[in-house]
Amino acid sequence: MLDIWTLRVLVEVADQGSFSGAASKLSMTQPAVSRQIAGMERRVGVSLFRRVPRGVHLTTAGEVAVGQAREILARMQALEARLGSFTDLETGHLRLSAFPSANTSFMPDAIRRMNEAYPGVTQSLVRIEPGEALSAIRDGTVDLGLVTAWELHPNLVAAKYSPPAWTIRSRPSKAWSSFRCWTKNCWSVCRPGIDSRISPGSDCAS
Amino acid sequence: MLDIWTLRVLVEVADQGSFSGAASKLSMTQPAVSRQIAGMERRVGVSLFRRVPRGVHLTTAGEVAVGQAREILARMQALEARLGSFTDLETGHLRLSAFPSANTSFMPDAIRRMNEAYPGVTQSLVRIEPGEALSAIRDGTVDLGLVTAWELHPNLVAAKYSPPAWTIRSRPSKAWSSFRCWTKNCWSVCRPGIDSRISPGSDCAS
DNA sequence: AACGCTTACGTGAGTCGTAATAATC
DNA sequence: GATTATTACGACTCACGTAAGCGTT
Repeated sequence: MLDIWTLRVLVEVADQGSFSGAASKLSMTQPAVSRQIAGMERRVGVSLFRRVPRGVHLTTAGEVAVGQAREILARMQALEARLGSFTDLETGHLRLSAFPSANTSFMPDAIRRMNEAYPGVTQSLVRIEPGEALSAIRDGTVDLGLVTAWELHPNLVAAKYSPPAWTIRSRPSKAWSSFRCWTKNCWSVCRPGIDSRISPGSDCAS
Repeated sequence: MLDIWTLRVLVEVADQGSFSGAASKLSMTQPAVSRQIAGMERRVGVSLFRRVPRGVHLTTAGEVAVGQAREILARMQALEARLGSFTDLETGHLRLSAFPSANTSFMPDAIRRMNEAYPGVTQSLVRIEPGEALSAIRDGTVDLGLVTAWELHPNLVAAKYSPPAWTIRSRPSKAWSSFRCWTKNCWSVCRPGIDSRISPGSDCAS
């Protein structure tokens, strides 16, 4: 059985036309993409890309694979969205945390928008020591936190310099289910079940 | 992004109605299945199964998930089959190996059927030391080998006692792309690209 | 020299199996 | 007591990032 993440890498390489471009988009390194594609080609026994001087080109088998991969990825996203709709935000309490400067900039507006969207949900702003936000989410101390890009992943700091910079990395770790870009340096990380119901405001780059 | 293997476990649990039953079918242990489902429930934030005394029952969210998972799995299988058709067995050479008793029982008939199906492909029977078959396939020394169940995976020995015993385990390791049951104790393991083009004869249980 | 893909190697995350525990019939 | 799900723990596999190598423009 092939892997979903492998398909994600496959279509990104096809879209970008090069391994390095796809790596940048996916917040990975070139060698990682190279290995992913090489591994998939070895498993299916067919060459999917023809390596050309300026990047890669799809082979006939690659065209077929990319087409089917797009459908599978779309269905997987639909499944996740459908399951996400089962978690009700009708009532309950949400524990938020943010780093100091975000507490005075993004947080007030985000809380205001949340109150409008989900009137039944109360929030509390939890104070978290710097560098402890991710572990607090993993441990269940808070439900959603705003963290700096470097705190989320060192690689994002490097990735942000090459446009398009603030794409959502599609392969979250087991510890958090999803994260989302507010600005180049400010990302939101959610506990499973919350996901992307709290979106950045219009004043954030997207 | 959810994992394909997780979906495979999900539908198997739904079909069997219990974690232990699914574990047996998938050649896994009970705790492994339990962790897989628990992890998926944590990621999507919804409970997929209701634990009842005699096993588990699907929740409403679980019903939706299983339905979509079936479609995704079917499309993934279709993709692999489609890509497999690109590897031509029109010409070439196939290096086979088997353990001693299989050399005199299954192999002669299998080679005869291969000659009929793929007249352009020549074969050679490679002598492999006992216990070296899997590593030989991984290293590329041979293309297809018949191995004993215990050699393939210790767990299969335990699994074979509970019918239906000889189902194809759907989660091959990175080293080999697929394997297939000929009898309870005899399995074929293929190098990537060959896959299941060489099928067991009618004299084998299936 | 610059750009892009590949390979080698050490490291960290994730999953498995075994064993022990709890709960239900 | 038998069956089933969960938790703890050690071991192993896999994928990543860093660094070095190779070919093309």
